[in-house]
Parts: sequence; structure tokens; C-alpha cells
Amino acid sequence: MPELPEVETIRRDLEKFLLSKKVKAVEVRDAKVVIGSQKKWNEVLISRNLKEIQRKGKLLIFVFTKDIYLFIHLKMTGQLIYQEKNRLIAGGHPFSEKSEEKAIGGSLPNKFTRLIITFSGGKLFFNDIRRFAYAKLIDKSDLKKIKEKFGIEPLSSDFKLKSFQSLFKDRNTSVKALLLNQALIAGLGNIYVDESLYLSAIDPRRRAKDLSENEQKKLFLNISKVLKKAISKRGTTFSNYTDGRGNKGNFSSELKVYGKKGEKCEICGEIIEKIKLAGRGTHFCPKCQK
DNA sequence: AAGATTGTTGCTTA
DNA sequence: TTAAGCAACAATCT
Repeated sequence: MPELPEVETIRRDLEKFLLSKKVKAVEVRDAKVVIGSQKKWNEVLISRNLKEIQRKGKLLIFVFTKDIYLFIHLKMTGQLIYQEKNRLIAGGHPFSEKSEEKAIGGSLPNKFTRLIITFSGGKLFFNDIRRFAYAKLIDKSDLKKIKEKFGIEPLSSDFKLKSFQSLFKDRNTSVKALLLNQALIAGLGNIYVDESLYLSAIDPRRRAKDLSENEQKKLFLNISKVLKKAISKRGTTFSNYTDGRGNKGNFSSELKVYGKKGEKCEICGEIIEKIKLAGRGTHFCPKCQK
């Protein structure tokens, strides 16, 4: 389940290889996941050059010449893999049968491949098992509107203690739900919310407005810390996530509570609990987190 | 074999 | 009016 660190890893990988490349062909393979007709995708995208890849929360925004914007949201099981013509996968690793196996569904394209964009130099495969993910083309006015809906970016210069603390004032919801709300803070998902709360020794069920200033500060620092560390490890692999090279992330071994139900807390030895909160599986240490 | 899995939306409720 | 809560979606795994 790609969250901010995973999406950022993919963004960096792909930008390195796709920058200023020209679109030669587009193949729409699933009309539910890829919004718009094949004809429209051809008309809009062919011959455009990629200027940059941006990220907003968990959303990837491919910026092309002539104010063309391609939005890709990976949701639960989406995957992007770049494969170069000269038998390389993005990242410079020699192409081999083994690296092909990294794609969900095996060699590319396969039945999970929903979109193929052929650039000068290689093909970008957009795969998704569960068909929650989407790709769509957006114009400049919609771009602004959509971007405005997102809350603070935790790794940007806008992520200041004061603005973070203002989110808690009068908020009657659980701190877990608050952190998952993309309109308030962008990019956190179930894994990193649970991890941040554990590191901050805060019970996920607490009402947001009841957190002390010091608790808010701890959370602020730990969100930053856990996201940066996860990016440095190229993300967490749980089920289907792979980076832009088709490799798994290495943060999984750093997880303290997510997926650890029944295991001992590293700090106090208490058994990690799992409950349902804000509609999500929620992992925490009942002794450390108050 | 039913229930869990999660990101987001849109509807209902308070 | 605004926010909080929750079902729904999709497909696979346990």
C-alpha cells in the first residue's frame, strides 16, 4: 500500500529516467482504471515531453509540455515500472528474467497492466491488481483545484509546528482519523500513522483536541522522522508495492507495530494489540501508548 | 467460506 | 453550516 515514502521513491526513480523524454505511443488497456478514450489519450499525450514529476500526498503528477498533466494514483495495489528498450529496468540494473518477475503478474505486459506509455527510450507500465488505482489527464485549471484539496505536506517547508498544532484545536475526532485525513495532512496512510503514534507514545483512540502541546510536538517530530527514514530505505513493502525499479522496499524491517499483532513491544514487552479504528486496522502497544 | 485488507469518495448523521 | 462517521468500491488472501 503505497503511502508518501513509497510514492516519493517511485517519483524520484522515474524522474531520473523519464525526464525530457517524448511520448511515442499510448496503450489504454482498462477503461475503468484509465479514464478517457484511447483516442483522447493519443491526441493529448503523443509527442509531449515530460518536464517533471510532482507528488501531492500519495498522488503522482506527471507534468508534460503544453500544460498537460497526467495524474496517477496507485491506491492499494498500483505499480509503475519503467523498462528500457535496451533491456534495462529503470535504475540501471541489467534486465534479466529475474527482474521481470518483480512485476506483479510476471513478465510485462500482463493481465494487470492497465496502461502502457511508450517514451523515446523505454516503456512505462502501469499495473494494478484490484483496479482501485487510476490514471487520468487533467488540464491546468483542474490541477489547481485538486491541489488545493490537500493538507500540509509533511516534508515541505510548510510543515511547521505551529500549523501542525492548529489541526488539533477543537477537533473531536480520534488522532488516528485526523492523521489519515488527506485534507489536513497529506500522504500518511495506515502504516505510517500507526508507526508515528507508537513512536510518540500516544494512544490512537485519543481525541485530537485532548492532546497536550508536548504530545503534538512529539508527533510532529516523529512523523517527519519516520517518513524521512522510510524514504531513505526506499519505502515499506507490504503486499504489492515495488519501487520504480520493481524492487521491494526495505523499511518493513523497521516497523514497530504495524502488522505486529501478538508480538512483544520492543520497549516494554507488552503484547501489541490490534483493533478497528476509523474503519482501519490499528496497531498499538496498550502499555506504552497513553 | 466469510471476513479482512486499505485510500478515497460521497452520502448520512449529528 | 460544518464536521464526523461509515458504506461502498475492487480483488485477493486467510
